[in-house]
Amino acid sequence: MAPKGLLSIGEFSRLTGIPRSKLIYYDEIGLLPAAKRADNNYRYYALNQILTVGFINDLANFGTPLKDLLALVQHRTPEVLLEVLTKATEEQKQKIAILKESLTVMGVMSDLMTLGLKAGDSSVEIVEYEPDYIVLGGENTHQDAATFYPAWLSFMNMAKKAGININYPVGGYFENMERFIANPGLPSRFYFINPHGKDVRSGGKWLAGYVRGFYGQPGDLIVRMLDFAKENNLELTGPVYNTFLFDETSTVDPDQYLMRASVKIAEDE
Amino acid sequence: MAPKGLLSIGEFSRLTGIPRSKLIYYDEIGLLPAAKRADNNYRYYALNQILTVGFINDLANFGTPLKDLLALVQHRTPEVLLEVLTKATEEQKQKIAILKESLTVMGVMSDLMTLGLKAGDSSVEIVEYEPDYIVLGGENTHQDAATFYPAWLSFMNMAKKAGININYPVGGYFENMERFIANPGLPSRFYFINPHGKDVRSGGKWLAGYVRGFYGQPGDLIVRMLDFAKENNLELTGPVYNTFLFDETSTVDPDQYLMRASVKIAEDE
DNA sequence: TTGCTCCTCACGTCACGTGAGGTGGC
DNA sequence: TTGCTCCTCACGTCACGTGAGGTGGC
Repeated sequence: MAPKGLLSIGEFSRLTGIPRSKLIYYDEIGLLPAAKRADNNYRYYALNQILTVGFINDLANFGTPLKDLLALVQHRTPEVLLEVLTKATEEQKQKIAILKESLTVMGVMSDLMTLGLKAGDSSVEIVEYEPDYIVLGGENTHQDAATFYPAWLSFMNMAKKAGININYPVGGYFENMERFIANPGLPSRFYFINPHGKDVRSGGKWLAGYVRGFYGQPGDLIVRMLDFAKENNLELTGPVYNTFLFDETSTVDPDQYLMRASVKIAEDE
Repeated sequence: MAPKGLLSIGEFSRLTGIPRSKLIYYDEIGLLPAAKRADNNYRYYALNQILTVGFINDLANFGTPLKDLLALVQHRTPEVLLEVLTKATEEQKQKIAILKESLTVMGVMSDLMTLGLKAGDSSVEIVEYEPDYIVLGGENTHQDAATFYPAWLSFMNMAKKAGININYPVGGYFENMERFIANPGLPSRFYFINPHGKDVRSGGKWLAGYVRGFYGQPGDLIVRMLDFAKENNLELTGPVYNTFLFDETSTVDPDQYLMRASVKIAEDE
């Protein structure tokens, strides 16, 4: 039987949701000694240790090393604890913001994959886009086809330098269809598909074409899009946005990457 | 010199913010093999690996075991990845909610300590309270002084069963001053100081008294409060809320815990 | 020649988790 | 006697981090 008002390690573990092994470890290193040891060495915990183990556990989850926490609890005063909690709270809010950014990136990836699963491999179609937020890079200074990678790299380095989150999917931008036709492997700009971006890919009617294959290999995509435009009497005004719906994140075989090219259609008035 | 379009491990590490040792480890276990190995065994990474290492890192931070991630990347398809990301996103939102609850608990603790640092040890004062949210427990069935701990424990167990977060600071409640005077060591109810609570400690004029010492040891607090009330011609209508501003979380010596008793003052009309 | 970056072991570490073998009260 | 909870080692493990000692191009 537990001494009056005390809890066995099992009871304390169930009440707090903290694993028994963790409590034993915290006891061993002196971080949270059991309130009492019985003659048979059974550990007993007091109710007021719930708050203590709670904030220890929280701070540990927030990344504070246990040896720092040990120093804290051994010399804790309201002043010191207040300072530690204030600092931890600030840091944790930062971390939550970063976690949310990660969730946003994953959301963008999911959206792209969902579009890819709905699209036919070699289809061409007319779609209504909502305005979409992006982060558009500057004009590429490298201008021959062989410099696709250096151009991309320079875009990434510029973005990094500017403090932009480079974890969002990257797409290729062309001012118009002529530019895309002339050099389909080298976009004139790159952009991040980032809902928090301040640039906009305008809404309205777009012609979207899909093609399987690695970067810079549009295959017969351009022919298909031009044929579709002619048959349907569409005027393609540009710009063109190339986005990979399937890429190395989701697809093992590079030949199975899936690109979507979207070109703006002139609207009748 | 790096091969065309590839990054050395140092460049890749700086660009992504992921430590070199982590990249080497991920390479070793096959989770993220370098895109190329040079003749001298130097690792080189491709730009499109930024997205991959990003989501691997994110999922790892979210708690996914690396062996699960290894299985994922080796058999990744858009369908599977979409499912994984959707599930991870849901779980992560739950975790963020829990983290935020922890931050709220810390905020409450900080508020209490701040009040404690401002208060004189043995002072009695009139204060204006804003309405405050709490989670008020049921009437204690244990009714003699010796059963303080069992009453508290039963409150905690009931709360746990009801799915209430038990990590918030606990206070003692008395219907009125007479009840507090008769048995200062045993509140008639307990409550959690929880801003998300649906119960309310009403606002208005309260008499607050402070005392150092362990649970259930009000010392001369009651005398001081009654004297102050008589001198200032105050009618104390109750209820009484006892809150520990300093407790074992912030104070090593139990004799230095700091309690605040607040009793509602009858308002003139 | 000096600096810088890269390499491969081997070992350390942080915070636990997991048995194995045994005790002790209803 | 059976179940249940507790104990103490000892060892394992997960995800890296940290040198030590050496290479290789400007």
